Amino acid sequence: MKITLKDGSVKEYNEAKSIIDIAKDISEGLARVACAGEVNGEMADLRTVIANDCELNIITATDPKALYVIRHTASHVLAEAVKRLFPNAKVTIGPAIDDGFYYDFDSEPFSREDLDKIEAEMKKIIKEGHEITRFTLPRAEAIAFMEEKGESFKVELIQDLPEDAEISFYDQGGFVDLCAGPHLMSTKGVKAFKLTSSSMAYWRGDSSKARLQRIYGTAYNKKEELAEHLERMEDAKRRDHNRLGREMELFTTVDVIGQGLPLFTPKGTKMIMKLQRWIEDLEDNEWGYMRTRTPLMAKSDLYKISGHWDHYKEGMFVFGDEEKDKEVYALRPMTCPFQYYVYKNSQKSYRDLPCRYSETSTLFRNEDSGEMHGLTRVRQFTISEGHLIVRPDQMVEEFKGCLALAKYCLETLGVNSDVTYHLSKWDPENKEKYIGEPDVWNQTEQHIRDILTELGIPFVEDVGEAAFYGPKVDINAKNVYGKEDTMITIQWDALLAEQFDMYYIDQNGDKVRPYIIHRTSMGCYERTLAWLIEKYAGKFPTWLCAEQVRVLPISDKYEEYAQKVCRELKKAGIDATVDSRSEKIGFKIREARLDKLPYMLVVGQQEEADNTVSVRSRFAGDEGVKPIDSFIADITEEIRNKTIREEMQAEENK
RNA sequence: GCUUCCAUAGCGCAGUUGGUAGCGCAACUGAUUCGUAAUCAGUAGGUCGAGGGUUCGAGUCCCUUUGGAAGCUCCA
Repeated sequence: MKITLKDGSVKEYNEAKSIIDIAKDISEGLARVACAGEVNGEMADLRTVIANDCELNIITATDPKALYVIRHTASHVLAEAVKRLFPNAKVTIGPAIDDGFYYDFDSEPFSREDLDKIEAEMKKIIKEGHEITRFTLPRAEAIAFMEEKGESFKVELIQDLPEDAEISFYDQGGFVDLCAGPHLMSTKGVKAFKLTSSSMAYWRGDSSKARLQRIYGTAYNKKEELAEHLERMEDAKRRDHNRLGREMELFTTVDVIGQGLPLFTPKGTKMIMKLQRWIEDLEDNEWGYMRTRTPLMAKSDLYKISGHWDHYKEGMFVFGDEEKDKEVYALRPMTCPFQYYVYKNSQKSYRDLPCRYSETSTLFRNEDSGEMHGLTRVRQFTISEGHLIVRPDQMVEEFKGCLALAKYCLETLGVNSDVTYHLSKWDPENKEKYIGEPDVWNQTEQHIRDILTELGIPFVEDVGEAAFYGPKVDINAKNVYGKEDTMITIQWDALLAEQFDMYYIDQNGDKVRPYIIHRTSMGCYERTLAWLIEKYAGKFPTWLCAEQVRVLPISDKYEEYAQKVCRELKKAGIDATVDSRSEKIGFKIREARLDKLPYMLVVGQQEEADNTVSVRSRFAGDEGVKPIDSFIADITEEIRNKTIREEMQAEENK
């Protein structure tokens, strides 16, 4: 057989050979650093025996793909350590994940001290340097083997595999675990790891099943890489909006007001208002939207028509008791039906469509108490909501427009490169969660697929993520810890117009059902602000800053001039203040820097005499002396264009 | 909702085996009037998240409860 290696060279063998033996044949050194193989592009265990011609890439420890194998092996070492220290714990599953690995155990909860002990035991196991070997058993024998060991979760896993499957196990010095692999050749290969946390997880992610204890860890090829990773996590903590946003006094929460109900301070409010005014003007003046203003609550009847009462009642704040009260009201969890009735207010001609309605809409959702997080998961939020009532023939064009608007908003905020686009589809296996016919679902999904492809937007498809009335495009972003949240959603709805008996009159004088697009341009303001805090670590583009300029008089003598400068800035629509405390200039600059202000204007004798300001910015440090008018012209331009200036390096946290 | 961890002055923290409540920064007052990241001195501030229990005595031990963090599930 012929083995084609990565560099194009070809090795020929007369008999089948394992990847590790091929590596040894190439060089002993290569065999020592080999972690896995890639056979015709597929990850494979080093022990995999190759019998046919193929392309083989031997993955060494420095290859990023090797991390997956190192971490997977680390999770087995973790399992062995736990079994040694807690013999009653049962093992379940332990995969490698994006930035580490975890292993779920059926056990008593682990404390941090437990984790430290487990970590020490793992180091011991690694030092012992057990060779890792692989063997397989027929299904029935595999079940018996795991039953004998009392590993009931493993038994369940094997039972789900096909009857004729050969079940693979890995043995590291006597500790045997059911596993598909791949793994390193020895526990010695795990050189740098750390257990980071423990938490609860459900068996197979199902809250009705057993509660397991999950231990998270991370592993790298080198100690330095691990240290870098831990440093990145520290940096993430510093950027965390829930911490930084409170520290910068953008928002706060109060126990007696309630969970998931943040209060915005004047500073945070100013930022949100800047976003809101931008979006409203943009939609109304440039994208043809009409603004609506509709009630924050309605009778339950409304939600019964929309289907939300059946599909979403648990998530709503409802007043009154359906049994006792004549009328039950609920705070709105969405804006859809309200805007439909705006549409229905008058009879529409095909010439009136599309009707693009938009509203800065406050919504209420009764999240479970454990779901709340900072500004990203709250019980009351305000969204740049909108519904487009369109003719079926306009649907594709309008859907494209919504995507283009969302993309424009993301680009303006400088975050478009940080998002992923998802086509969220229904789940044909779970029909009762959705309304409408399978054909309609498949067709609309194909339309959206075509639109995304045509716009050249890369996307992934997610089954079972659709709204109950239609498929959608979700635009997701990761937070500092790598967890994804939906920022923007654009939904295709060919069904709800029927429920609300919405129609327009076509050219022939007939009533026709319109289609509806549910969409947001910039998502909800709370979540967007959270995202911006983390993206910019609090150092926002000038146009978004609540305080854009601070005038710093050298001493009390120049306060009057400072006030005059400040008045002129404010007259030009710039958010400016004066720091008139009797402090040294160095101290004032320090504080302005810690407040992450974009511009500081130092004024003293010289500036007052010349009617100038001495400009110091977050972006370039000392920018020199400028006439007041020219500074105002420059910053006005920067604000108008929503320029994102590059930050100055270093000088942090002195 | 579930599991673990956490809660001490505005913020960040210390507080030994149970024995008088502490530090840094911020705040306030006074002095200082200063040229690009911290001027000096002084003052005030706490039912130790809340409720109950054990004890001669609880910030510390036990129970209940509220809030926060991470994770699971769910979602914008």
